[in-house]
Amino acid sequence: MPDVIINKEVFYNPVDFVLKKLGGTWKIPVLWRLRKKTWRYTELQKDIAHISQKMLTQTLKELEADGFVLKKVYAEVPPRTEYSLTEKGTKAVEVITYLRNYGLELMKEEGIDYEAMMQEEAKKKKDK
Amino acid sequence: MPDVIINKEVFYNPVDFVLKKLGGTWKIPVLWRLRKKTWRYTELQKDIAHISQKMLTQTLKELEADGFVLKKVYAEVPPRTEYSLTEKGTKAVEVITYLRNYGLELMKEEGIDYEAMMQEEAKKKKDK
DNA sequence: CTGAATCCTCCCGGATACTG
DNA sequence: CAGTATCCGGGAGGATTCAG
Repeated sequence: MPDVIINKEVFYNPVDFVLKKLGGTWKIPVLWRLRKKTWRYTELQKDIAHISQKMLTQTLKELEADGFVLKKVYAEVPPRTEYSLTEKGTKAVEVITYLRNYGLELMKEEGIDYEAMMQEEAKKKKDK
Repeated sequence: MPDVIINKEVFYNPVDFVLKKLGGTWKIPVLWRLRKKTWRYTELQKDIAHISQKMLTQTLKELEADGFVLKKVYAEVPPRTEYSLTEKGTKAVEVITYLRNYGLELMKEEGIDYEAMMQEEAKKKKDK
């Protein structure tokens, strides 16, 4: 295992490389939402519970810089910004989907039925 | 996205769940080495560059507790301990392999030929 | 509405010393 | 040989305030 240093970042293996790009708490929730459609900044902020404004901005900026996400700014008042997946981002979502399925398996092994929990949550939301 | 709390750990999605199990700097390098054979503690320590004794112990302990790794202690003097993959661990390595291949792709896109770099390193080692 | 700029907290992982 | 125990720094991410 060598020391691989690129752009002043040290990483030890290809998986590490992926996790430096897609890891952290917020990249995945954002990419996951973008998988089907374009989202506005505020929509994302409302939909992703607990994300701070700082982390949403930072996450989107990094995803854009790494070529996973496309940012479109409309010169309107008030301003509108839309985010969508690039081709590279679409590929990343495939990987995330794979990882997600494995996650669901692992959770099931521990007796956690994630999808049932999600439905519960959705119902609560509706009741409000 | 609900707040899912299990064993006092909060996580936001199934991918997060996986990364809580396999994430961090050292779980993957360890599991990767165990994929083909059993390793002793000291062998792992020698082979994984930069890993501290603390992190190796901690990593192995967590992997064992999560059921990915089997620990076998031989009551000899000096003591001998061997680590191997469980069935669950073998499944995890499949996921890691998938992730690793994606990592290699990403690196190639950025003009990084990881496998060539590895061969360079191997040659250097031999020369010494 | 879509950010930028600061300050602060927590915890992962490193360094070092000790043990059965 | 295979660990424990302790102390410590840095960076990810939260809270708050300001701006175009």
